[in-house]
Amino acid sequence: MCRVPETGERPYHHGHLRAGLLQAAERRLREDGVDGLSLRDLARELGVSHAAPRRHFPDRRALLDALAETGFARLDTVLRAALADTADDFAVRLQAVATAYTRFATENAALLELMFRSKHRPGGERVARAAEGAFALVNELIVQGQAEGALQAGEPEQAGLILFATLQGIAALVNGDVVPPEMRDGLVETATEQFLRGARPLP
Amino acid sequence: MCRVPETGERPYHHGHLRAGLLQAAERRLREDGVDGLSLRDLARELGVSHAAPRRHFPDRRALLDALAETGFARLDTVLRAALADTADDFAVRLQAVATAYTRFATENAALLELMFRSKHRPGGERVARAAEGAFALVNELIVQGQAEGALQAGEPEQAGLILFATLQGIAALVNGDVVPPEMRDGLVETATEQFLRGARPLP
DNA sequence: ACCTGAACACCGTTCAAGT
DNA sequence: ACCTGAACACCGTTCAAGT
Repeated sequence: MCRVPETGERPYHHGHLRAGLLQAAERRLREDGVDGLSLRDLARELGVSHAAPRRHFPDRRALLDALAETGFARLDTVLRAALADTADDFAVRLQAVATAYTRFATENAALLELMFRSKHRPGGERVARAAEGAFALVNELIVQGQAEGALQAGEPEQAGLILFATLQGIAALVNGDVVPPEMRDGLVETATEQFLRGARPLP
Repeated sequence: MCRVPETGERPYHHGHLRAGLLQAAERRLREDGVDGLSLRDLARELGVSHAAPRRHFPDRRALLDALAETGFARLDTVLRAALADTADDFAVRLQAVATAYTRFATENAALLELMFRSKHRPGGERVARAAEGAFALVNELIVQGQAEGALQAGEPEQAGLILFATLQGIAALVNGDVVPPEMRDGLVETATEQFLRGARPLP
């Protein structure tokens, strides 16, 4: 039951400051990158004193960690949604997840960087836990592929990691302008096909 | 014929300021990342006023660009050295370059990030040109592979890009602590083998 | 419980002036 | 040609005080 303030009104208690900070921060992250994200600037934008954010985020890192955490949650949602739309065939499912991941990684470049950077920082346990969900999903998929005989049996980790690395790398090349964005989906498709050819059981 | 100042002496003209800045900056970059690199701090370390660096680098970006440029030059040297030590066999040469690149990328994580970030910035033409050398080397190698019949004929770009992406991704996973460093060389080896199996001509 | 305002120690950048 | 010193507009962080 939070009262939304009228336009122009500026109550002493903001009421939505935490949520407002996260929302504004995410936009800034997308528009100007991590370096362009300043706490004082966000506070100004929300019409609040520069010290106010401290109640909700003890320091700048805490805000960035919170962004990373919600980033992983959103990634998880995106990947599961992509899987929900496909048939049972392993190759099709793999393509769907691979494409969805790489899209997310290129459409949220700064956020993705933040996600992987925050994951293994001291105090980044919450972010790490949020990351596990997305990783688990990929591993499940690899196990399914092995069960269907589309992949060599064995620990799924190495195979899964290499595929993951390739997608991450394609995203990095697109984000670094080494490769034009239009090539993204095509590269992912070829990479996935080559992965399937390379990782299938020997005849 | 630059006179090296005695210890404790602090002449008005530093004499090696540009080189000193680059050297100190590279160490800082390695130890504290890009965010830990401050011009004022470097100036202090070199015993010079905070405005002195401006003579050699108009702003912070210019210093970072210079670092990126020398980074590409060093990468090029590393890769050519790795090739010079191998036999003629394509698979062996590919392994050598792949391993050398990924090592460089993990041992110079912050520098590599800078290299790819600076490459496509307005004014980053010099950096981009420095990058071409390293890319050309990989492409030459792919062309050799096609000539030897180890790879499918066709434009080398797509095949080369996917391999490059995989290596970049493996480095990113190691740098992001998703994968322990000890797994690096093993992953690169497996990835290269799978790439060769996946990209060789169909029987 | 939540926010303000002043204060502190840092930045990068600019520019007249020094050697 | 190269460097200094003061100045400006920004940071993040801290803390007593306000509502």
